[in-house]
Amino acid sequence: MNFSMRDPVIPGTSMAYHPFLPHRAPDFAMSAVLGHQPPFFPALTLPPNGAAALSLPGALAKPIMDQLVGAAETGIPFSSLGPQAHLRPLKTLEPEEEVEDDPKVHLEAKELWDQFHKRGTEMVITKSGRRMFPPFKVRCSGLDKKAKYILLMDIIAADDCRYKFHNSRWMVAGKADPEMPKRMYIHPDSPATGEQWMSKVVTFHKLKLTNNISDKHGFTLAFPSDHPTLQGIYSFGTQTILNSMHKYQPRFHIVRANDILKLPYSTFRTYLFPETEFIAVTAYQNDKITQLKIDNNPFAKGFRDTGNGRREKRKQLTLQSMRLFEDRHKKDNTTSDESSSEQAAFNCFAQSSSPAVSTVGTSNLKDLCPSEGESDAEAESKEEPGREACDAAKISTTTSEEPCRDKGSPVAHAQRFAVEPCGRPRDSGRLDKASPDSRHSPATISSSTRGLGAEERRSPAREGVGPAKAEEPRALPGKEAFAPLTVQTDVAAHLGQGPLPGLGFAPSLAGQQFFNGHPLFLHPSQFTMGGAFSSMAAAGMGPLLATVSGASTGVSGLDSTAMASAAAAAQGLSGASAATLPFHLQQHVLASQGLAMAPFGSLFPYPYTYMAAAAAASSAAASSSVHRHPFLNLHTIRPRLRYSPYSIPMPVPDSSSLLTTALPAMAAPPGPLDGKAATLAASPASVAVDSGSELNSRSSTLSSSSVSLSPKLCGEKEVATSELQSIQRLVSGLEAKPDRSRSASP
DNA sequence: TCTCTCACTTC
DNA sequence: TGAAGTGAGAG
Repeated sequence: MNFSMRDPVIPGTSMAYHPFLPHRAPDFAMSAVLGHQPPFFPALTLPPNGAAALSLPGALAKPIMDQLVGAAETGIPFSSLGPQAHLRPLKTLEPEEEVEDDPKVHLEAKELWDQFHKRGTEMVITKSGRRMFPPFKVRCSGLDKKAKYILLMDIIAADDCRYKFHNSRWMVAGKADPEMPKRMYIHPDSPATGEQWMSKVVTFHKLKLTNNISDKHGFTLAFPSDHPTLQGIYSFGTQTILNSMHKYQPRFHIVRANDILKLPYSTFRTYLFPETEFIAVTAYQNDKITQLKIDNNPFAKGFRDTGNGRREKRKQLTLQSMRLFEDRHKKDNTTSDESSSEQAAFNCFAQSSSPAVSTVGTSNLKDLCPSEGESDAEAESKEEPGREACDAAKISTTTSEEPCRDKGSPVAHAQRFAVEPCGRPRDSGRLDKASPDSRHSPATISSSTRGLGAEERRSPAREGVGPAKAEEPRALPGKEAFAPLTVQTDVAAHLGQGPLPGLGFAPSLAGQQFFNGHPLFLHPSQFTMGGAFSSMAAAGMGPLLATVSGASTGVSGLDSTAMASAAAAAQGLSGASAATLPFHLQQHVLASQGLAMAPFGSLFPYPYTYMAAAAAASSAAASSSVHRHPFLNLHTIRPRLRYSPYSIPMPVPDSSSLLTTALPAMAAPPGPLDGKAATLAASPASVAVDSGSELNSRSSTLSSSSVSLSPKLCGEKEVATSELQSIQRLVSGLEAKPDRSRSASP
């Protein structure tokens, strides 16, 4: 492995990298100023307009390009740099004096979400991607007006179950399918100041849901395995890949950072809104959800009952006929349509929200889905008040759930972890998916870059769902009040520990997860420079490798080589030998061995195939719960000190040592971080891991026979159905124009 | 279950 | 005006 200088740096262009690591390359910056060649930077060949060489997904283009422009921190507009531009010294990283912030997040259109949630929200996923409806909108407060924040959203599996819609209700239909590649959606306005964020409703309506695994995606960012909020590889794009018939929970993240590429090092404050949980479907299952969507989504106006269009008239007639039909044939039915079938359809959701309302504040995801053997009677009689009472009972008595309800629900773990720092005794079977009043406040998990000291002091958990608040849940001043759970895990502290904290992982962690284990540091020279973006990233970011993948061009070579290098580094192989491996073999090397591709915040170009392989390897290597549930790590979080001093598996020339050149700031971290680092060792890393006690089956609170009024589901009503069909045909026949005949089946 | 096309809508 | 977002319905 050759770490020595290979090529001269093109003045100007190299400096353009600095926005990515202003805190890491002061030495380099100074050497550049002094006319010294940065010892390891490879040649950078950028087109006259380097930025133009980049192709990024729409939502990412702006923030990324902003980063590339990089004027904010360096004062060097990237786009204005000519090939002969003079280098200017960078500011070394000065730990910013942060104004304390205490972000609070309010879910917009909560009432609408509640309506959907009550019925079991379904979100259609299509190949081309569908938006969420209701749209995910939040309002933020408590931010530092001057500080910059990046707001993100992702969608995680709510549990390990696959669902089916049977007898007008959602039921567990088995184990979940393999997890899809993780996606993260960065709000296109990111980064923006707290003031800007607080001045408006932050909407994520452009996020799309898809089941198309070959969907193009933007760049990828690898988070360290011990990152409290995100682990593994995340693709950043506008589309989130989901599995149909699986339940998901959107998450909202606030990250105080002015650079997207600092995400892996930054504090994540994560907010969960139980009412936004949904099941992904390729076609609507529950008619009530369909109707809710039609009634509320402007784009579906054409399907509304009220209207003057042909469709509306016909539908009105049809519905009228159906109502008459139902009245006639079902008046003997003792089951209430609204109260039974609807409840049955959403009960697996409702249970998740009910606890949120509960003053006890111990909801759990485990209780989200009903087991198949639930009592019909219970569900039949289950109305809102009853449900609450039932939940309350569960809160105090239930510690288990159906087997499928894994103990590692990400949300659940997050919740539990969130509670932990507050000293609240852990109830292994109780997952605080929601705060005591999560209907008004999200569950919040902050993975902070700071120690527990100051952060924890101001932790919303203390204010909200912590033990104290849990005891006085109604202290919240109404809907606008928040009682977020907060977990602060100090990532920055990693940087402040040891010669090269954050660059290695404790051996004990090796193999635990895809990104665990193997200390790995990728020298930029290990990479074959592809596009401008990747070049810059590799050259300037040390272990951070950035590129555009998916739709981008000209980076395939980088993909391959980068991964080979990563594999080589992780295995102690020479980069050259690894790089000679065919791409698919390189993938295999990485995936099959579950190697830690990127040690700490690496930005990689991952072709989907690789990601899939990685995911598969991860799934296989790690327990499913660990893999599927990012928050699980919260329970197995290791003391920050586990970051071992980085060790490169090959000789590193002094003059080009990354330790002294690439990461001087890390080698000699700012003082303030050091102090905090120490506190991390005693951070909630000690949180106990879940026990499996929650896996016990619980008594059903749902009805299995909540009589469905849907004729198509009632075999014994064939005659009646025929009659209805006749009516509908008749109605259809009224149409002068032979519009596409609708199915006669209701 | 899923995908595609269609008619309709918003922006 | 046209791109893009809707659910319905056929296959």
